[in-house]
Amino acid sequence: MALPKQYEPSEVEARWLRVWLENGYFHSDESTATVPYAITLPPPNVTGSLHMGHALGSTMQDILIRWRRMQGFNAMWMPGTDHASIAVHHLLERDLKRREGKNRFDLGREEFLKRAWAWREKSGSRISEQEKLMGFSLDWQRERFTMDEGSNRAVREAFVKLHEDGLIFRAMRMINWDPISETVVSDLEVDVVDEAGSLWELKYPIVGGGEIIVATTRPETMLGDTAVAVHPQDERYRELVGKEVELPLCGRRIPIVADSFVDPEFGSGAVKITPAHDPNDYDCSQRVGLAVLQVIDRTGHMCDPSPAKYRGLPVEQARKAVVADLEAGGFLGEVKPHKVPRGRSQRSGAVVEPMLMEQWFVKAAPLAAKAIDAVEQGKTRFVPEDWTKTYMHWMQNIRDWCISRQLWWGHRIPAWYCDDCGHTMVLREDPSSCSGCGSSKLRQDDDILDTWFSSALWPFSTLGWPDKTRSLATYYPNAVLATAPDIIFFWVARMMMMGLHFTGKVPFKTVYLTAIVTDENGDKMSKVKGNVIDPLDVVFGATLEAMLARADAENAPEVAVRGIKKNFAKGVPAMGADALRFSLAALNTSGRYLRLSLDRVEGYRHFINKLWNASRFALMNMDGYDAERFVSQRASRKSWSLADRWILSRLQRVAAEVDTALEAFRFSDAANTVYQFVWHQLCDWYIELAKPTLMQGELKDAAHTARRHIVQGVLATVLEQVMRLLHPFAPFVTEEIWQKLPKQAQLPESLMVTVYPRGDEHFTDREAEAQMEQLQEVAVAARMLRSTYGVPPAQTVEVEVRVRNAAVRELITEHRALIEHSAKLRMMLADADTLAPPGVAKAVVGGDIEIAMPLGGLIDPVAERARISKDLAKTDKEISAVEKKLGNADFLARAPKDVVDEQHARLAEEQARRGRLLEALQILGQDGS
RNA sequence: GGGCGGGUAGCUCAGCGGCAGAGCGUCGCCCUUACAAGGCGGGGGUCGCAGGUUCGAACCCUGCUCCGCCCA
Repeated sequence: MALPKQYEPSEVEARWLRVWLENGYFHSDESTATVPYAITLPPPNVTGSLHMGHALGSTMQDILIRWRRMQGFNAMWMPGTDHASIAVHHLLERDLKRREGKNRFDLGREEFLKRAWAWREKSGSRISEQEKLMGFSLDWQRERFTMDEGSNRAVREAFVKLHEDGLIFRAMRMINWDPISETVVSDLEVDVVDEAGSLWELKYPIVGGGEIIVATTRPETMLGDTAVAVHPQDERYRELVGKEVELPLCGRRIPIVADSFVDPEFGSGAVKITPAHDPNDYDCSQRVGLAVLQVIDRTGHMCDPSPAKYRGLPVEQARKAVVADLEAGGFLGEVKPHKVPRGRSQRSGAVVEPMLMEQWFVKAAPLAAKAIDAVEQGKTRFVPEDWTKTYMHWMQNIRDWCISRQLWWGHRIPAWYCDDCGHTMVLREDPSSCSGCGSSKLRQDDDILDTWFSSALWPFSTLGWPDKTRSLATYYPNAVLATAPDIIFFWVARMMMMGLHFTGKVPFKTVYLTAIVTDENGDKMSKVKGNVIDPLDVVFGATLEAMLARADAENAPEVAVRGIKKNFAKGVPAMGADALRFSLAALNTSGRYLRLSLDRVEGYRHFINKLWNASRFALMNMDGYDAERFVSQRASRKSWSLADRWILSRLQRVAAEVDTALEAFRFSDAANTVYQFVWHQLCDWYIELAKPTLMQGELKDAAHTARRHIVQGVLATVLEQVMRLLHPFAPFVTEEIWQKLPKQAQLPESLMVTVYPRGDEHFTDREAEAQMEQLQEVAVAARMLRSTYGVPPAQTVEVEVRVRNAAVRELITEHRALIEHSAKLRMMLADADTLAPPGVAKAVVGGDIEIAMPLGGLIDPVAERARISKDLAKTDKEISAVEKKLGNADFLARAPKDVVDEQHARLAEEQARRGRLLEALQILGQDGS
């Protein structure tokens, strides 16, 4: 049962993953009688690969799921992917262009879809495979896709029902047009950033003489101008309202109108109105009654009503041409640099063109009202709760959601138009004739739905909705949805709206929002910056060469390559899935960002190795141990040492703290609590103290044999429980170790399905903890003296220990071996009244205990005096602070009694300590130095 | 313009009324047979600034300041 000296994650991880999958441990059955606990994984994009944000969110979900499963819940974690229309279009169209020089329209809808499905069959499972490698215990038998049969049916039903309810409608509105993808995108998919641009002044000649100056950041749109607007109260222009201007380059006349949306302070106070290409201008045109002229087409080129000269030019070129021509004609005024807010499509990066088009919309306000209510009533809560405000603010200011897309890969809108009578039908089943006129000349709407429409249904569509399935009854509402805060609007808000509308219930009871993972400098990871840490590189390791080769295959820009060379000069060392998972948990505090650095992950890899070696040590010393016998006698704690009682008691406290932390989603507290315990209590103290008993070659006598058996049992018990506690965080290494630990026969075959510890009051022992702490302080003080005076670690040194308090003296006497072992001492308990001779180094522990280490010539009296004086100064400071408190009548009168008592006790201790330190100084004085 | 969050050790962050903490880094000593991916020990702080509340403030309140994010 011995373990290798160093932990090798890759072999262990692959082996246990196989076993878990083969045994179906990840599967949850709705017929199980235990209480359900369900989480739906926010479906990653099918074109994507696992990035650090996924790794973080999913690790937290897996911790919850594994923890609840071990607590006996019927834990179900639903996997799947979404179809990502725009991303798939990009991927395929890029490839199509490179290989065949064609675009999607050359290929045709049917052939394009055929290729999309072929792509998804071949490559669409990549991210799921990566999730497995991380050890995520998703219920793979339930894996779903947003374009599978069930999801298609749910989408169809939802669309038709919302249409019947009057919550989906088709209308002509100003929308965001992505000219690269050639589709509309929703408001949420546009990032508005201020970019450096210019403000051009254009001079429009007034019919009948004079000119009016308008300012614009987009001169090319003047080709579509249908008016000039001024503020009605603006004295400068009052007389011009009602007149017309001669629109340069176009040979058209357009009116000067008054509308109060114009800001008289901005520019000249007069603005050109281009209703077809600006939302404000469109609104104005509706109020005032102006023509709408579309001069930019779906591909971002100037089109028909604009003069022939500019037709077919892309917007940027048209701008240059228009400006040049205006200047030549004397129509150009001042040109100033100006920050221009510019909307860019999140997917394609294209500058989004506002366009007036007929599209399908979800009427969001009535849905939002229910979603607001549910949160106000506490049916769903946010953790951390700050995010409630963000959610509420968005919901309260919600705008209609544009859901149609001019793409092919997705759910086609179930609307049919009759060519004969113009009737529109929205139906669950495909129609064969028009319900208005009976004609069979029907045309289905060409557009598909926003991918997020199907995602919004995901928490219940994956459970069989619209059917009333047993799965739905069992797992809905989900317990938790965990995701990053930048997804609140895309997923959380829309899932809430749809869930409430269609099921009458919230989709999940808690929304847990993780931090956003950044690099160690706090910069968001981005492929362009070349600072992306790929989670699987961290798991398996990657050379710089491999990373650069991958960047090359993805056609990464030069900046990215430079970034990779700079950030990963030595590549990424292999850490193993457990170390990465544990790091993410330990670093995931309630802050908004998680700065991930490979150094930190390396630190936690060391922890995994520490755990491994502690277990290795235990297993090397388990000969003769009988788990059944130990466990049957365990509860009595008969003949247990102080250390035995202490470590078991500490373990219970740790288990209770982990339980509390996980209940509150405080993952870092949970991880760090166990880390502290394993490293600084179990390894630093218990195992060190166990060595004399465990490792003496031959058993001396029956008493030693019995003692050794208890130590073996305690160590095995603690490790076994630690493996359970850590299993949700680091599933692989804990399973590997757990399998090898000696334990009772009737335990389950896998750690995954054991019972999670909660802390057992029977084994808590406050007295043992307090006593142990006191002994540790003595040992640490002695070590400090050794270290200060450079006593070689191998040398046993004699010390005198004087204790004034009889109970403490007794404790130390009884456990002298413990102190002697841990600080390598030979200890003499001196009479309390004898003053230690000169030439000793001294330390005072608490108020009662003095340690004197006779070091003869080694002592430097000056340094020793300085050290003790410093200690004394600190003590004096404490005393005066406490005296000040206790001298305050208000404090005595108003502070709670236990706080006052505590201060009294503290004062007594500090004063006693002061006495010891003064004595020490006095004795130093006798050295004559 | 509106909103949200943050400023605590060199770095990253906990703590959110009662003795300022952790990890990493740093310094010194040690290859002690579980682990040098280790052990032992040390140093390191005007808790952003200014007021206020309180017996008591890193923590609560107000203002200021700097940084970040979201929405328009």
